[in-house]
Amino acid sequence: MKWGEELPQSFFNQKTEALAYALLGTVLVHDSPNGLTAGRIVEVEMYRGVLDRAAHSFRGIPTSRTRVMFGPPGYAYVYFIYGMHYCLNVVAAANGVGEAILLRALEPLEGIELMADRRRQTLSTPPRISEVKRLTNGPAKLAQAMGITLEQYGWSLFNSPLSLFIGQSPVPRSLVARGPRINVQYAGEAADFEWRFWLKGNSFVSRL
DNA sequence: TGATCGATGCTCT
DNA sequence: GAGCATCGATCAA
Repeated sequence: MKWGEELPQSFFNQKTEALAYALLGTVLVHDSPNGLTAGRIVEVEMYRGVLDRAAHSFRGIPTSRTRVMFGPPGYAYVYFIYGMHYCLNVVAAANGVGEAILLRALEPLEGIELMADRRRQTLSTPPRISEVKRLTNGPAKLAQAMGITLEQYGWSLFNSPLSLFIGQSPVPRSLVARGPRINVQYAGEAADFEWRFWLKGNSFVSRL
């Protein structure tokens, strides 16, 4: 497959921070009935359990929304937010723990017209770089562009229409920047945790 | 180019 | 009933 090798289930079985680093540079693919879209992951945030006030799993008890987050790693945790947006997470950590990695930005690789269609944007011919960036430079934008809704809740990210591929050799940590997460000011000391990771200098990230 | 604000409905208290 | 892991329009400069 042109995106590289599909990630095996065992890939997701590593510590959450290591998985956050490892996901950068991989390719998210959604082979949907409307067509295929793919993008390279360039920005993520990790959310952890009872020590992380910003995490949906903070209370330590699964709810109907967070059930998948507490399950085994390698599955899609999708949630609905602000009454109109969806966000996609990769479940991390062992069964019962409740950790996940939010995908915050992609670099579009294939299906750009379909992405624009889903985003209700019009592209110039040829598309301008600014138009391509705004398709996927935010968690809700990339979910919309990739056709992710609650329908994909709990889907596996291996052996699935929604899948992850190793798009290149792993990105060295020296090429990854980290800093505090976005929009979690309410989370007390957890607001300062440097749990957002992005590819240094990559212009497809949601914010500098 | 950046700051501000409204939309909109689910989730959990 | 309050708040939210956001986005896009609008307004100022």
